[in-house]
Amino acid sequence: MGKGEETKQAIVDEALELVSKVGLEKLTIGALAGATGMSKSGLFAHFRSKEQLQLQVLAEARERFIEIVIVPALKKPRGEARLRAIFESTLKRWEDELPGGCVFHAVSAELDDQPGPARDYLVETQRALADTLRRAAEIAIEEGQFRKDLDLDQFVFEFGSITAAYHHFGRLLGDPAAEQRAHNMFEGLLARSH
Amino acid sequence: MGKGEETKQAIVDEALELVSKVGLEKLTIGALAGATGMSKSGLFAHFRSKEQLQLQVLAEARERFIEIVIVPALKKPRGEARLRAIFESTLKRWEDELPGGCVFHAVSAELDDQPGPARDYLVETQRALADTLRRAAEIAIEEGQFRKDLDLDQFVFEFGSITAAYHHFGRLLGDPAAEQRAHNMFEGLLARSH
DNA sequence: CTGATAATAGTACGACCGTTCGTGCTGTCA
DNA sequence: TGACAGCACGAACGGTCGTACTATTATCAG
Repeated sequence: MGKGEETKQAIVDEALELVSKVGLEKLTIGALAGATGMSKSGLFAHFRSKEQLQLQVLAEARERFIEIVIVPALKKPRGEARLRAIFESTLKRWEDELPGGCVFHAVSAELDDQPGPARDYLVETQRALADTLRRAAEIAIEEGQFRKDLDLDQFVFEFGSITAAYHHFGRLLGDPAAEQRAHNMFEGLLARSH
Repeated sequence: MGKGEETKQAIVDEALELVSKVGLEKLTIGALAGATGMSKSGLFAHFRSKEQLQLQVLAEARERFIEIVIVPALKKPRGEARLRAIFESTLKRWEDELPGGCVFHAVSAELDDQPGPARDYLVETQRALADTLRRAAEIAIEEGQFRKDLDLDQFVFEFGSITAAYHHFGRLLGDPAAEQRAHNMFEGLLARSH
């Protein structure tokens, strides 16, 4: 990796941290330059547009999520154990990876009514995650752990609702019991899927 | 209502619509002036600061939520019927009230890591809503509709998770089945509370 | 070591930000 | 009629935004 790529990676890392704290809109070239100790123009040259920078940040977040949550889960046994691994590491490792918590939840509200490449990329990422969950649940059916008539899409919806609520209650309202609540809810979801 | 109050109300109405679409950060004095056909300075004079404008918008949202969701529900019988009324009108009436959907979900992500009066007010509003839900569920226990050992805080958490997921899946991912999923989930929550 | 090239800095730009100020309407009341 | 308050206006402020150009410095193959 040449010097340029190295610097670019460092910028994106810093940017991701900023985004998780202040959101995509307030990720500013000037602020990012200050945080990295670079000049605005020197930093800007790596991306050529703010939109490109935003996309790179989202791509980095996606990569990290796969690395932190998905890859370790794939080493677990197929089915329920894998689902449980995804859930647990999403809550514990992924939400703590960045200072502002799950970056996808942080940006999804500000992109949901603002068409463009950034929104498209986020939606595609979320859909891919939903597919992964769906497939994992399907496997759990094949393995005989989940009942055969389980509604897979409903399962994915309810799974997603838990992490959304965890982010909302834990981060905005500061409820220290949010993690326990989310855990309870997930166990209930699993029990109903048997 | 004097001319001033009338104009101010019209501005706040317009601002609320803007916020639900673009978020609190992008609610700009200039854009709002354009949308209302006023000059920046004339509009600004009504609030004296942007922070005040934001607070007025949040207050308006809170008032409308009470008017649209809470007040009608209070006319329903105590307990489960009331909870059902709150849920149904939150989904159908409240989410459709503004073009960008539930304004609380729209702004909570951008305020959760940004201390200040706006965040404080939002948190207080959400806590008040949570208390209302908690109380309604408590009544359902007293009425013998819910089981006596129901965990009230867990109930509120799960209730909130449904609307959060509805907003997320329906608005960002554009899932047309989100309403049905949310409905299913709510019925499940009620069934488990009996 | 040198010359090409990549990486960064410097400077400037037009647009828009929140905010202030002075001014001119318009209607009320003495 | 004259004084006055309420309301809205245009102009302008200092700042920051994203972005474009140009100059300087660092890197690295030959």
